[in-house]
Amino acid sequence: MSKFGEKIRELRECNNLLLRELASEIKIDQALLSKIERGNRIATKKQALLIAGFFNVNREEFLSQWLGEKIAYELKDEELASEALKVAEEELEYYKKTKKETNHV
Amino acid sequence: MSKFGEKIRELRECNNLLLRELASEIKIDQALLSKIERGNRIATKKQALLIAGFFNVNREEFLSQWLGEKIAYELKDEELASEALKVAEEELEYYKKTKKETNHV
DNA sequence: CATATATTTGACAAACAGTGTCAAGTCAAA
DNA sequence: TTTGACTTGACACTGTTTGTCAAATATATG
Repeated sequence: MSKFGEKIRELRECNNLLLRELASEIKIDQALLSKIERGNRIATKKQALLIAGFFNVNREEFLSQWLGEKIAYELKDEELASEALKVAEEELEYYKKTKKETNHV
Repeated sequence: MSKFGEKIRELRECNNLLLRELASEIKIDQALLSKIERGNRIATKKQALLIAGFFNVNREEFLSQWLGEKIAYELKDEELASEALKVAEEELEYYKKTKKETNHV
């Protein structure tokens, strides 16, 4: 898995960069970048932002993919993952509404 | 928010139990249970199972709600939460498939 | 094949986030 | 104003995540 890691690798290779080169650009260890590309580690938000910035890609889209990956990674061994995602969606929806109401008072 | 916490409180009150009583049944501090019911803390999986067991409710459903709440809690301050959930869903779906293929080889 | 270059992996200390606990706080009913 | 139920904040403890290094593996090149 790890669409996010694949995406980084793709960006990196299309720009003819070595792991070491991209790693040094964004100031992380190349071993860590390797793990991120392969989906063995999840990037921090900061790192995701640095990468998006460096390649100049759409920031929101990239961050959504990063965050989505992070959640998927967390759920990868859970049998009830997809049910849980539905619950989470509802709950966030519900929360958004009540928050809006609260703000308007 | 916290549908999960509300659910526990509902179960507890319908069974005429005080916080302190339920807390002692499942062997946690009542302060902690209070926080869980109010959505200020996320129960551990173990605690969720103990509660489900104690009230004898559907285990899978209850765990899904627990896990969903956990994710929602994690995403509560993220602007891109709902996009991320979609990404996560896709990714898990994709992962499930490739895993299945792999197992069949 | 031998060497050089690129990437991957495992292990570990350091940093960080989550958990349980206690004592003090609020609130409502009597 | 006392009592009982619940809530909150602070803190030490625990466990997880993160970054880093060295060694291992793969890939390419003379």
